[in-house]
Amino acid sequence: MDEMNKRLKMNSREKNILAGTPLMAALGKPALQHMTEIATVVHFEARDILAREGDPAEYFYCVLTGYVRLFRLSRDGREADIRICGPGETFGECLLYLGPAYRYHIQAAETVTVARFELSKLRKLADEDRDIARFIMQSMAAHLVNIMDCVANDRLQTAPQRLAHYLLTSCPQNSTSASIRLPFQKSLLAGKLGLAPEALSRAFSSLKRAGVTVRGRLILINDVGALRQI
Amino acid sequence: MDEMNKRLKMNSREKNILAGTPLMAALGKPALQHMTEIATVVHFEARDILAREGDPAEYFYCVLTGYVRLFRLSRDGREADIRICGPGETFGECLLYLGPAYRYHIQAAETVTVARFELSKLRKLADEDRDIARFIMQSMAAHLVNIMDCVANDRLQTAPQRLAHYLLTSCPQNSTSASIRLPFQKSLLAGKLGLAPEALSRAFSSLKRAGVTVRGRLILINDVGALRQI
DNA sequence: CGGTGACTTGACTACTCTCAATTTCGGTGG
DNA sequence: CCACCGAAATTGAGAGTAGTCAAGTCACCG
Repeated sequence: MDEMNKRLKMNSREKNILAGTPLMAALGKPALQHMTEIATVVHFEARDILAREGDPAEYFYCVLTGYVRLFRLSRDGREADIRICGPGETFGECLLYLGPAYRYHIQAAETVTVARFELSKLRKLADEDRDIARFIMQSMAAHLVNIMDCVANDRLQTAPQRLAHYLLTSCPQNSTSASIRLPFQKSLLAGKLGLAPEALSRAFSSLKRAGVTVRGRLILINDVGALRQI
Repeated sequence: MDEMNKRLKMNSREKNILAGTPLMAALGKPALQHMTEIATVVHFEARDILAREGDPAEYFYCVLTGYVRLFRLSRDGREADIRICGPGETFGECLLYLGPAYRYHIQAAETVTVARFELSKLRKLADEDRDIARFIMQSMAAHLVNIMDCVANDRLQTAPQRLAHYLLTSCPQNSTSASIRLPFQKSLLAGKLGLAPEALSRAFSSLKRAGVTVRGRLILINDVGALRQI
């Protein structure tokens, strides 16, 4: 299926998205130039598989539009999401200096465009360009602390607490009330929080008493402070 | 309490331990030399706190002997282990290019000696020495895949499965039976697996039927293959 | 307006946590 | 060498949380 997607050099809109990602923004002009030179843009439809666990690791990715799921399969076919990557987020850094294979399945959660960088080329770039090496380090470090939070939250918090925590991180700071539009399907959010979709549903309804209203993807939060108490 | 522990330059035994860690072993002589020059050896007793979540991040660590716990506290005082670090393992890499504070509590699980590296000095070393930068990248990448496994396992596996998985990783490869000596207390293993001590106990007793015998810290595994089926 | 897929709700089950009571283990001192 | 102490580990009972399955409802899109 890979071959069926157009592979293109980046157009200017895509370059802008790439340059706008928080971590790449720290790159200087020349480093950014080098990165875009080895980038290829690829398009996928919902549910397309970008790679399987165990496949030889070829690419480092940056999501341009849409959301991508990294997940693991158990022997009995259940899925566990490890990370959900949105626009501007990268994954696959850890493969640069590590094992020869992907450690997880990669799937498009919806229509997505991604920028793709051959690991071998990127490895060479990182060796030559200190800025790029530093960029990779920073994004790995960021992923590391994120996923450490994830482990701690999984182990300490109940479903409503995890949801409340997610909603709070989506709120603008210092607001007493807020309205949020979920950027993806609820089933994807459920996976991100380590829950079955039904459990997410029940978590939402248990947050009603804390002044949280749900209408489709639109979430209304009356009292941000009350949410913090959960 | 920090000030009560002797701070010493490394002796040769400690240098050997440090040089023997899998990742540092990849360092060349000069790089290793630079690392030992900025290292300080510190000693802690069981339950000593090396740092608290939120403390300004000063050091990168390498455990020389004993085990160290990285954990998070919930508001109601429950603890969740994020990682258990044994001899030769490092932690704190992610703070090199990131936030100004520790993201977790650090505690000695028993009597430990650690080598400590000031982040600012190490940052400078990494900037100057490509080998050291690469060493840091590799260990971050290794931690990243480890903790991704941890998230997936937490979400996919039951307590007996997690325990079986741990025992299997402690077995020598390709053996049909094995005897393992746990390197630390069971309560620490419980935390590592994201379980309450009681749950670990029950997991052990549920593995009896798979031919696992427990005598103190000594674990006997009759049939490694049977354990894999769990 | 109809239909498909996403979401919600309910009933039930499985798993793990908590609390409390023993038992075992490991080390210390007599 | 043995007795004893305290910490660690085990076991039991009970409660809470989330997963599964099934049925029903809602939302979005043609």
